[in-house]
Amino acid sequence: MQIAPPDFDRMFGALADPTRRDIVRRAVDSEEGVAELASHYPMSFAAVQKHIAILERAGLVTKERIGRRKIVRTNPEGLRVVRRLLDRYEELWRGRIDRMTTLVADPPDRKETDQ
Amino acid sequence: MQIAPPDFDRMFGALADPTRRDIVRRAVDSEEGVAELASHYPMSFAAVQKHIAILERAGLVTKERIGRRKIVRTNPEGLRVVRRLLDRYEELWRGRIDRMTTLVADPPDRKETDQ
DNA sequence: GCTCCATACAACCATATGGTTGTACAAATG
DNA sequence: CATTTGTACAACCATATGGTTGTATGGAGC
Repeated sequence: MQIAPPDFDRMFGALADPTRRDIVRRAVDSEEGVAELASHYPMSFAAVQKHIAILERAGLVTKERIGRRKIVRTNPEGLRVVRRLLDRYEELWRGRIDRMTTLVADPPDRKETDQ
Repeated sequence: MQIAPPDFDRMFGALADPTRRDIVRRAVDSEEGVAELASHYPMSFAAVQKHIAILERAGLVTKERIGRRKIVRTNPEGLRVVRRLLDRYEELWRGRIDRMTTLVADPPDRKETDQ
């Protein structure tokens, strides 16, 4: 079996909705089924179900069948994948700063005429 | 003047597109104007311009007028705001683990009948 | 097996999104 | 001042998204 590469479009897209972020937050440490989760929001059961499906396809939550319910749980690894991308951007930023600092401290080809 | 509260819908929404993420990546350490950025992508200038406007409204890039160009730069503070939200979720997760561990190590009200 | 409860999914609708082309504005250059 | 270059924005179109209601499936309890 192949491990799926992270789908950042789906991941960020899933997080770009307040209801879905709230589901992620709740499902971190709750053991609620779809219906119980749905009861927190002012929309139909089916709407919440769709939100959960979107989070699931993005790899941000998992569902486990227990009896006739399906427990929704936040997938911490999914969150970490997203975070790591942002870390990479910040690393690029640090790299830029470092290069600028190096340039100032140790100019490779400086002439007197340089500003 | 009031500092705007972070708009996570816009932020995650902005990052949910490969072109926009690539613009963020490039603009971390480039000094390109809108047209120069646009030249990297197989779409019209106006389309890229819209992408940049979306990133700008989300607080993920800034534009600085230089001559007749506008330099697009990634805003590292915007990225950090997003990252911090993910950090908070991970903290919740750690909290859950801690509580579970505590429960096992030091059950507050244990009876022999407990599983 | 029938019924109830939790979940899933299809069909539909309004609006948002991502692309296009065309036009207008702003600053450097002749 | 006219031209060129870079940016902004409006109008338009196709498709995606977020919501609805209705129907179907699957497991627990009688």
